[in-house]
Amino acid sequence: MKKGLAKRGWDTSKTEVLDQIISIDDTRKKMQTLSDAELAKINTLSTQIGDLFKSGNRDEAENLKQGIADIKATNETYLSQLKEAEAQLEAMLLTVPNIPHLSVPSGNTDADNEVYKDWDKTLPVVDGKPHWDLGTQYNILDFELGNKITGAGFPVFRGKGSRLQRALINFFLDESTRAGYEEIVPPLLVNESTARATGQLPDKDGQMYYCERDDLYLLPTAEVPITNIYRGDIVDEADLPLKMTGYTPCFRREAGSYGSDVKGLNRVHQFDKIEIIQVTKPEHSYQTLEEMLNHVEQLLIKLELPYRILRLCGGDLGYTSALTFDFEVYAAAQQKWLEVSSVSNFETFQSNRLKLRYKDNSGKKQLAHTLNGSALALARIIVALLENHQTPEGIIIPAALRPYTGFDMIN
RNA sequence: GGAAGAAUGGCAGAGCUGGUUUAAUGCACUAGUCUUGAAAACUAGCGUACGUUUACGCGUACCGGGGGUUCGAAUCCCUCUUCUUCCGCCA
Repeated sequence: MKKGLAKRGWDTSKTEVLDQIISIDDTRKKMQTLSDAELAKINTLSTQIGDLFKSGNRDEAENLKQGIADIKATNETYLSQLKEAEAQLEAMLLTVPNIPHLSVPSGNTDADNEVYKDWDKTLPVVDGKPHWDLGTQYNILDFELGNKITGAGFPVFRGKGSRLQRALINFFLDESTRAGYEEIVPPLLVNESTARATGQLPDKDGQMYYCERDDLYLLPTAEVPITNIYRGDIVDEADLPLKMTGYTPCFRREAGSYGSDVKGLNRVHQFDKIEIIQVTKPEHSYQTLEEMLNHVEQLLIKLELPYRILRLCGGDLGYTSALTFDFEVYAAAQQKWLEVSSVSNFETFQSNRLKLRYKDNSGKKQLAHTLNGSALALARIIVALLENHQTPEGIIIPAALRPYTGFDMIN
């Protein structure tokens, strides 16, 4: 564990917490045993008192009652220590991120990410406009209007831009369904338990929009409600893998972002995303990860966009993930790579919080593995479609998308 | 938003005037007997978590969540959540 966490930049001063956790857990166990023994005494005595009352032996019953007060007092001290240990344990465990997979490279920033699969053709050279200019030119995208209605980072799509968005949603959902995923329409607001189970809380507390009056969070990703469908469940081994997909808007505060990263559609507070989610047996999860990578890759090929796949280094890896591959798409006018998908294996990190288990053939209960990936995130796909497929006559829609848009060019 | 009622094991459903309930019973499920095979019948088993034990097992907690009263709570009290019915509002 310590070696794995070192990839996230955890030095010995931080991994010390693991030893503390083990020691506090020992205390917890001890207090549990002691408290159980006291409670057992009370149970035995209570039964005796009941019998004595029935046989009319009131005095002796009153005698026994005296002793119970002492037992209770003793139990109280055990119980308070038990509760304290449990509280400390929970607080400490929440500070420990997932242990990176063996293949995760060391490193602190995105510069240390490994290019897992590079774009093997030459990158397109476009002597054209960035998407924010194209959006205005064809009247499909309006940032000013979004500022007026809501604020920065909430763009308005209109006309063919709006239609393109709807086309992409339907295209991605159809592709997921064809690959065997069950389509889900989840709630867009979730409660605290749900956000905690998939690991957004406490890690991403400041990044989610929060409705104080009702104590609910706006989704940062469909992963949250959809993975939580099976929270607390024990599923049959025969039902695995569970495959689900869903389209939702995603809301992210993106506190602390600035500069060219947030220009145009590059980083917005509300965007649409189609997510694919799987629950698998532990021994199959890395094979499943490959399968999901392949699914996402096929989408980008069908959209005729230049892409590359990165294996995230320890420092860039999400808090909850054991292994993550990012897909980046090339925005030709900005000459920038933009992340459009993140495909991760969480192993048991989420299922442990979810209490999502399966019963194997011998009847034993085991934690399942959970995985998810974007297939795909819309806003940046639109960036790439506009910038890469622009011509002097207009923006060409890829063939795979035309049945969904109903037009083959934006002009 | 207002009023009344309800929440029990995979499902149905007793218990709810506090102490042989270690939660009855039925269905479903699993194994066995019987049968050429199946069905039926019969027999047995059948929840979760934590702790403990080499192991068989044992202890504790859990009857929507949390708290309280009591020697003892599924049962009494408080509170929250959800559901049902009625009223109000409304796509």
